[in-house]
Amino acid sequence: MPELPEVETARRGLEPHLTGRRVIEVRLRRSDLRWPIAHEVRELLPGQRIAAVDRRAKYLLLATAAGSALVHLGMSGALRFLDAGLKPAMHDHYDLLLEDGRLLRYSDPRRFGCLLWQGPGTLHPLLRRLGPEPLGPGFHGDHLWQLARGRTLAVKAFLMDQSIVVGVGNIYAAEALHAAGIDPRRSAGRVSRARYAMLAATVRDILSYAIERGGTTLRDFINPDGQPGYFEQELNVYGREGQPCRRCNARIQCVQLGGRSTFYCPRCQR
DNA sequence: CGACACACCTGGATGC
DNA sequence: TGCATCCAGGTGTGTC
Repeated sequence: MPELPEVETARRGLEPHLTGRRVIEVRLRRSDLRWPIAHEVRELLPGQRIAAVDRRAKYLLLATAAGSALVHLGMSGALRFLDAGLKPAMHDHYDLLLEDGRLLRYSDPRRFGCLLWQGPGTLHPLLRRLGPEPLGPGFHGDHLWQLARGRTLAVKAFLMDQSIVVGVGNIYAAEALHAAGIDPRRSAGRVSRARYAMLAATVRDILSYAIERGGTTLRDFINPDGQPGYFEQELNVYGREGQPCRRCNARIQCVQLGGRSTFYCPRCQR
């Protein structure tokens, strides 16, 4: 469910409440998320002070002296701050109790998320093959263009490959390609260097703006303070099949690409 | 290595 | 109202 703007929104919501706070207890109700919850979370996290709340790609990292808890929200995961003592509901899989009497509660109906552990000075295997952050200095048009040489897969699938660039999921890939005027079905290797420069810029701009707006709430995304995001009001193609393109008035189309619904404008995306 | 299908899981919307 | 079907923001794994 969450792409980079939603995870970053979650991070910003967590940061002021978690930084410098001690975790006094970890309560696990069910451990069978995408992978079993790492035993270190139960064994090492209690008693630790959270030094920082970081994000890498779509992972949140709660950093402590003993290591970092690594949280992925999957498709339907959400973290919320609640008063300790509030009864958990069916899909509330774990709580971190904090020294200030509140708790951080993780809810995830589909259980595609995970809670893993990264030892001090190590890099978790899941973080090893990730591409650059789209809002960082290592991401630019020539990076995309270089990696796309000879690739035949659709440029949209290429853009969603987390080893190319992280954080771009199904919504923002469609939006960025529309803003750049690129047909999502075009082979990655057949997009020009100049158009990759445009695409890198639209990815950066759209992700930044979506973060400003608090992310996109389609169904159930909420930030840790319980607020929804407002970017869905700005979507130009995602979920708009049959509606007029805001730029050229042609009807937005939907096709399947790499197994994902892909929205685009057949007139202004080439 | 690259491309692709499939898997994981639940709930909500839709259609009959 | 009930039930079947399809779809959903992610991503690792297996196969060719």
